[in-house]
Amino acid sequence: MTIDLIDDLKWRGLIAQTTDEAELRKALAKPITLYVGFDPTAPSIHVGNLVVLFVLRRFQLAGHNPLPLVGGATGLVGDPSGKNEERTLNTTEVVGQWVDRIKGQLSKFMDFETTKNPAVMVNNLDWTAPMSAIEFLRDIGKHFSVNQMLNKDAVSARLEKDGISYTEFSYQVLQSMDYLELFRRHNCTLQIGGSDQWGNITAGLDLIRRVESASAHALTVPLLTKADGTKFGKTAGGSVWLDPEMTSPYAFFQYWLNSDDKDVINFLKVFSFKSRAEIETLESAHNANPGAREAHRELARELTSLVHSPEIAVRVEEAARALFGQGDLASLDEATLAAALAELPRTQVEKGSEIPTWVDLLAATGVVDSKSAARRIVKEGGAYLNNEKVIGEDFRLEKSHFLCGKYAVLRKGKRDLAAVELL
RNA sequence: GGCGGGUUGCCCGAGCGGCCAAUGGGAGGGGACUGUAAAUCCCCCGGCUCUGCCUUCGAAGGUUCAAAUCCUUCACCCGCCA
Repeated sequence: MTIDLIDDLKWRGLIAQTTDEAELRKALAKPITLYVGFDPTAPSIHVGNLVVLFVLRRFQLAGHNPLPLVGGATGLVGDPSGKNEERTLNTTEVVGQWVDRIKGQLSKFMDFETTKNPAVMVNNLDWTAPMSAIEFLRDIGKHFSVNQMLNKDAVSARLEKDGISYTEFSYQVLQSMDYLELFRRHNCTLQIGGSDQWGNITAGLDLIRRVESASAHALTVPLLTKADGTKFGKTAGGSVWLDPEMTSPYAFFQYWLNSDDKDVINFLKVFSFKSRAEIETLESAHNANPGAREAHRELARELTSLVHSPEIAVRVEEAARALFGQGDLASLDEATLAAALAELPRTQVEKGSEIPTWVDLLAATGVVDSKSAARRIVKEGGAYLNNEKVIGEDFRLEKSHFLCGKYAVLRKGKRDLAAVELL
């Protein structure tokens, strides 16, 4: 351990709050066990979750024992933190499926094989489900003061708005129980989470202190912000997910590549496992010539490799280069073209049948929401066929427009691409 | 439980019988300029078989030649009083 972990995290801007920092540093001198929880609120985790997940990985790389936790129980209840209204409950079957999928995703980022400090996957349903209501109220509930619970930000914010159900009000107790349980089972002495989790985490610390007369630690990661004030990890279409079915690797790569200049170095610090020196080299390259976007490319490559695979990352980048390159599409060979288009939304046309009109094709690929939108975009001069602007609404493709006799590339605006395949 | 106010397009928010697919802002989209960036400027922003037609203004009924606008019932929210 040549680099101090806490110093590195600070440099990356990854520490919002900690319990006694001096104590924490002292504790980290030896390998400790720590956990981070992820609630199944969707079938996949998204890039926002990556921030704290990667912090967990950084701890493992530094020799500590990570416990990725999937909230099979807490996901059934709903965390009020950061939400200004009550959530609708998902069924146990649905949450159960999500738990499995999220476990799979979390696994990709942890090392379970190493003999030194392997990660251990845990699910809070394992200790929460068997507990009876009486046990819960007597053994756990007795240690909580409602007065204090009401004072937590997540709860008081909701009391001032539309109120909060008993279900969500109880969330902090469940999460505290997790920390206590992991302390007992694994001697887990550090919990990490987003800064909105501070209240829940400290509630756990209090519980451990009361029940076990022991002290443990907390570390929270700041909410990631973007220079333009919009939410990180969201696009017009919704969140950027890790699941390739929900966000294609191509779109995933593009999300990072299109980062604001003002954000890109920050993103590297947060998401990249490159060293400080490497990131600083990229930073000076970026400042010297931002148009080259070397930092953006490295960011997109590294994350796509990590989340999908190095092979996919290469493929997706090549696709982007082919489709955005000024080189004309007609000169591409069929294999390159097919590979590039594989990443895009597409529609198919039977060889014998009549080729639909330009407007119909645009709508069919889904680059626009409706035919009206397609007409609008054509009228505004934002529709392109094989990188050439097309004006008439009634325009029809002909056989000769299909590159290699098979593919046509549709584009809306600068970067929204789709393919038409002739079958 | 009583009285009063509200529920409008992705979000906020005008409209209060015909001139309303519905003012304005934000978000979003296209163009220009660039670097598949930001900022800026211009334009667009319910759908369709598109000089017209269809579906929208919490839900369901009703009045009227005509309703987002009036009436009735229901649901939810917000105040004040119990």
